[in-house]
This record gives sequence, structure tokens and C-alpha cells, in this order.
Amino acid sequence: MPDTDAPCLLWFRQDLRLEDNPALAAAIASERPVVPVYIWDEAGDWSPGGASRWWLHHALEDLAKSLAGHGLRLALRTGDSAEELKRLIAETGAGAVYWNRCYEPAAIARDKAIKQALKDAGLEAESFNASLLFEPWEIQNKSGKPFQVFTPYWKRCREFPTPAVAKVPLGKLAVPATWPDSEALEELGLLPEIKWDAGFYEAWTPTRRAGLQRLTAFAKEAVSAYGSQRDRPDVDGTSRLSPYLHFGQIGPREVFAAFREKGSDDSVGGRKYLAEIGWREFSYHLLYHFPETPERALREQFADFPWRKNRRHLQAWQRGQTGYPIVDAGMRQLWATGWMHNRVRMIAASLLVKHLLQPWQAGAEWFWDTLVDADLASNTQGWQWTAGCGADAAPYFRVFNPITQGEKFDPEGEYVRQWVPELKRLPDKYLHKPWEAPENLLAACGVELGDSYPEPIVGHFEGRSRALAAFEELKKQSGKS
DNA sequence: TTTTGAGTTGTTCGA
DNA sequence: GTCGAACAACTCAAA
Repeated sequence: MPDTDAPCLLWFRQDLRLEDNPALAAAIASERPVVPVYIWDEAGDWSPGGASRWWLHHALEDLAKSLAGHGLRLALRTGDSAEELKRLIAETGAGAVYWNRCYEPAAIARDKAIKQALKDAGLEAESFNASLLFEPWEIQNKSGKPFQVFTPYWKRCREFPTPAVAKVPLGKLAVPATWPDSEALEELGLLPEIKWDAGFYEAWTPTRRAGLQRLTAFAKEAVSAYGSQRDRPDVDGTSRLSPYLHFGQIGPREVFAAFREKGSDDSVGGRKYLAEIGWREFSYHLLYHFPETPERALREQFADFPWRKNRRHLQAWQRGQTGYPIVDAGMRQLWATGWMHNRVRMIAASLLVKHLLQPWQAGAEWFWDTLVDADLASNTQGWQWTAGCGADAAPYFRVFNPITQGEKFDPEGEYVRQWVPELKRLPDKYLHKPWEAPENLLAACGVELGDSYPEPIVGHFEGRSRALAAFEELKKQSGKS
């Protein structure tokens, strides 16, 4: 018989919210006193990068406040997840542990072992789904295999009823008599020592409430313009919900519910946006079924691709010094705010992988460290798509032209002028290709190419044809074998 | 098993 | 300036 006087641990991970939280609902249903915990565990190859840690710090602070509103104290710990859980169980006499599942390969392995160990020790251990509409193993094609193409995958998903938000009766929470020790949030060391995060505070409010406000406003109004505005980095036309979704401050079921409530789930913009949630799901589907993909290309022939590793090129790209204004604007926006507009991510990624022939993994690592929304599934999938080595990949001859992309999606140059201020006096005509401006005009605008702003790191046509040749070669190679 | 239709996000060239 | 075709062939999903 379960002893309901013994508390349960509610183990938070990437589900930093109280509503729509099935593990919390189970904890309440057990009638046990609830002890919420978060363990900062840096084990593994994909420990959160600097920007993610910044977000996590604030999300935890916000979560602790929400819990306090219900009489609960969040216990913070640093160390190995299994070890810390064991300690917490000893300290609290807990008889059960509840959590919501993570889907990164390392987390799956770790959590599986923990669940077994807890059960072996005679504890109740249960996990739930808070992060996805459909878990990766729930969706399969008619042969029982995973999907590798988005459109049929999403079509299949949409044949199921939309999963409902999990109800959490917060009024029935039981509170323990004593609390385990907690580290102070600052002791987790999530905030940077060097103050590079000033711009983050201007760009973001990393709380659930702010995320919900954004979601509601977006579902109500902004989504009608999503189809036409989402590719414009100079406009606030995207949802900017990605970091909230990554940390589970908002769940995808809540997104669908908000769209339904505002009557925008069946509009053109609404369907387009919800398909982006579908891409997030698809990325997790792929990561689960192809767990090597964060490190290795899904298409095997890419193992021997002739990348031209070059530290100088990688660094110029990272620092926003490629000489292509739209790319440099994006890379600087990323550094300053922890986020880059999706359209610009594609242009910048394409330049690194195709024009510069740098391995996509180098770009993925940089994004991992600098994005507040860094997500192993989406990041991996995005980079493999760009490099043409993943599922449903871009055809090899699709090489973004950073000049025409800039002119098309930042036509008045507002985005470039914001992030590359040394070019801001240049007229629109030359803003995306300063090297074509006449000498005297450049001088009049205070631009000296090669000094105040770099020459293009590689010519567009040169880079393009070099990339096409390399991909052509790969095709020949794989045809031979 | 074989066949058929289709596939996130583009660029360039020539009419 | 605008428009359609070519870029290449391959893999996936379903009938």
C-alpha cells in the first residue's frame, strides 16, 4: 500500500510550468505532499550553452515564484541527476518521483536507468508527456517505420484529435511539513561572469506570463499577417515563442488551444504557424529514430564530404564579419540578443556551409552556444537541412544568394542598419552590396571597405560554383560505390 | 513487389 | 521588370 504521508518528488526539467503539467497533475492525484526539485546536471555532450543557461536561470526564478504562490519551495541542486535524486529521497523520505519526459538521446538513456533504479528501490516512478503533441514513437507510416518526409508526417499527425491541455487541480496541492536543502539560484552559476547579456534583458522577458501574453496576442492578431510577414527580419512578424517552448514554459498543446480559442487555428496564417509546431515535432521524431544525427549526417555519403575547415572563416562568420550585410546583421543580432530571425538563420547557415564549405557541425555548435532557444532536435534538423545531408533536405543546388535575399526580405534595409550601423548611411541601393558602391559614395557615407567594414569573405558566384562543384563531386563518388 | 507521385523556405537564365 | 523552365536524380510514402 502506498504511504501517502510520504511526499513525492516532482522533478522539473524542460517543463518549467505548473499548468498543462501532467507530472504535477499525477503528484496531486497521489495526494502526497509535493516536493518540487530541479537538478542542474552538466553531464553529456550537449549541456546547455551560454545563452540557454541565461534563459534557464530566469525561467527557474520564475518557476520558483509560481510554486511559492502555492506554498511550495523549489529545491535546487547541482550534480549527477541520479545521485541528487537519491539524496533528496533520503532527506525527504519520498515514496514516489514524477517527471515529464525529455527526448534527447542522452536524457532518454539516463532517465530509463533512473526509473529502473527507483523501482528497484521500491519507489513509485512515473513519467509523462508535457513537451510534445505526439511522442516520437506514436507516429509511424503504414509500414510501421518512422517518417522521413515532413508533409506525410504532419498529415498523419493531423489525422489524430488534437491533444488537450492537461488539467492540473492546483487547489488540491498537499504541502510537506519540512523542506530539503536548496542551493541558491546564483550558486548554479548559470549567469555569465562577463556581462555580455545586457541586450538579452532588453530583448526578452523570460517568464511564463510574458510567453503567454505573447502567445495570446499572436494567436489573436499577429498570426493573420504571419504568412506574409514571417520572412521579414525587419518586422516583428514571427511568434518568438521558441525559447518558451524549449524550456516548457509554454507547451505545444497550449499553443493549439490558444489558436482554437481565438478562432485562428483554421486560418491561412494559423495553419502555417501550427505547421511550424509540426516541424518541431518532426525534429524530435527524427532525433529519436536517428539518435546519431547531432554529430553525424543522416545521409551516409556525407561522411566523406570535402569540407574545407578554416578557423579564420568560421570566426569571421561567428563575429558577423563576412562582408555580407544580411549575414553579419543576423550573426550580430544573435550575439546581442540570443536569437536570430528564422529567414536570416537560413541565409547565414547557407553561407557557412555552402559558400565557405565549413562543416555544418561547426555552425550547429555555435548556434547551440549562442541561441536562447537552442534545441538539440530543431538545431540538428535545421543544420542538416541546410547542408543537404538530412531528411527532407534542400537540393544541393539550392544555394541562397545573400544579396538578393537581403534585398527581398529587408528591402528598406532597416534590419541591416540596426545591426550593422557602420553601413547605415549607405543608400538602399548598395546596402546589401556595399562593394558595388562607387568609391566617392562609400567615402561620403563613412565606409571604408576592408577597414570599417570587411570586403566579402568570398565572392557570391565564386562561392556558389565552388559549392556546386563539391556537391557534384559527392554525387559522383556515391554513384561509384 | 512494383509503380507512381511528390517533395519548406532558391537561383539563374532567357524569352 | 516579369515569368517559366531548368537545375538532377533520389528517396520516401502509399497504392
